[in-house]
Amino acid sequence: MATGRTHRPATRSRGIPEATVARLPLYLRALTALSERSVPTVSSEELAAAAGVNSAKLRKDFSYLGSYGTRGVGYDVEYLVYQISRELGLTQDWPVVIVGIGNLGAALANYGGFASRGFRVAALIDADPAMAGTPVAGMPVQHTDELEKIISDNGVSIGVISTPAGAAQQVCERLVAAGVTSILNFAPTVLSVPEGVDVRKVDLSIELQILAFHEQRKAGEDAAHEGPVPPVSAKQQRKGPDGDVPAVMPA
Amino acid sequence: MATGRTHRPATRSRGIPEATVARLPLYLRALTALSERSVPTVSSEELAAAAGVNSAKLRKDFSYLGSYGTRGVGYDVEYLVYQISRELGLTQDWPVVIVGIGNLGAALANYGGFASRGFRVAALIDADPAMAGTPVAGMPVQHTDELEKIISDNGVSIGVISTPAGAAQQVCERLVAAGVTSILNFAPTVLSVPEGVDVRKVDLSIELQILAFHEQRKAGEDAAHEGPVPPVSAKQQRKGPDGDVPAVMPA
DNA sequence: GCCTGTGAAGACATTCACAGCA
DNA sequence: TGCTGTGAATGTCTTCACAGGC
Repeated sequence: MATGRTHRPATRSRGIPEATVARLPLYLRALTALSERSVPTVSSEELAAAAGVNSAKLRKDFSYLGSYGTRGVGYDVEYLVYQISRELGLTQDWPVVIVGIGNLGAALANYGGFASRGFRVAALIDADPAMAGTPVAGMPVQHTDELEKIISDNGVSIGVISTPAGAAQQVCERLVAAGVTSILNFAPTVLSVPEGVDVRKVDLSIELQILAFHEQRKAGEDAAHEGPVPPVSAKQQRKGPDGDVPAVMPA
Repeated sequence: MATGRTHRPATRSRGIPEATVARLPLYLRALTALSERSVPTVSSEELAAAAGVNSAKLRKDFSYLGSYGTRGVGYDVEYLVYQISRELGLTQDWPVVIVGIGNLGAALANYGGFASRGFRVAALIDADPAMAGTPVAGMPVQHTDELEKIISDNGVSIGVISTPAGAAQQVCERLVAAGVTSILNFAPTVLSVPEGVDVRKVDLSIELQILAFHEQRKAGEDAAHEGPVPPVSAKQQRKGPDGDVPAVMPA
């Protein structure tokens, strides 16, 4: 995962549920692939399969955008690509700065998925003076001192933070002060931002931890051989010293 | 965001809601920081602030794990670190392989957050023979031919895919065939896996698109402008009851 | 008095199932 | 006939608010 909005009471962003917004990019990707293969129309069933969701959900999602399908036929691929792009705001160009050009920042700078979606990397910024001028992804790295100027000169409203955790909050504050109102944070720390600024986070290790949780559970399953059986075991009342019931068993 | 399980009908793996599981790593990170500062106990209010959630939610989350707090006092930091670690399966060692050692793979290999959480990078694998032997993060890159052997020799059950999209599904199949049952996918593609295999995905551009959606809304209540006109492609009339002029205008 | 633990209420999200239209 | 669009039902998550133990 990688998720996490900050503030913004809930949904309401104009009637489109947040969960739906989060899936639109997924649909868009699947549709773009179909478009490249010159597929003219697609049914909710097919598109849902390509996007990895179920078809009722997809239809409901699209219904929030309007009635863009044709009963008995399906959806026009090109038309839907356009509508979703517009809804997501991808028909305009979004200049983005990436702050913190380590391995991850370089990976982001090189990532093709940005440019193809309306995002333009306006600058790469790093605090290390030794990096200044070094080209990364065909673009010279600029020093943090230039941050404010870069943002205002380019009208940047979206910033990506890929610095070490310790530097993230400070970078965040400078970005916000300079006019950035949306931040994608890769640093493993919670950013605090003023009202009106959106933060989303991607934490590489959190995803692995969630997988580990499920993995652990799989490993323990042969013991009990499932079944609607003896459950509960309990209101968990393990309190006391760390003692008891170590992990493995469903308890 | 970046999220997304595959299959697993729904939810609740043992009584702990999926949404709660996804937050445990967050709490763990906050608690670890407190632990390093030798803070002995913490209230739900304080910990919630540090983790960026609200306190009722945090208490509810913890209540699924058991009764680990003390009324009138709060939670014992060390004890809670242990309990959450155990719940997540981090008290054991998880060997992990990373397939696809480009910028992103290298960033992952160098990422300190793994080792400190019970994940051990067992091998770095890449399809490019020219990379074989090259050290990345102090570890030689191995060729894809070795994939099956590496997995079985190391008892790897978690794989990370950071290859280009085109290679991901095939890599995924080889991982699964070799015994991997949890996959973290960074490639922008939907993986299909057999029942029993968990997939989580992180898509860098999806997060940006979600930010763009909200950003667009902030900037534009000026409604009618929008230069580009719908791409031809379809004469498709947007029909619909109220069906015209969907997006842009808030109703 | 203070802070946890938790029923109950409410908000949100997903899924079902079918009416309605091409 | 086939597939969309959508109310209604169901399921999940969050928040409230307060009982209960320290």
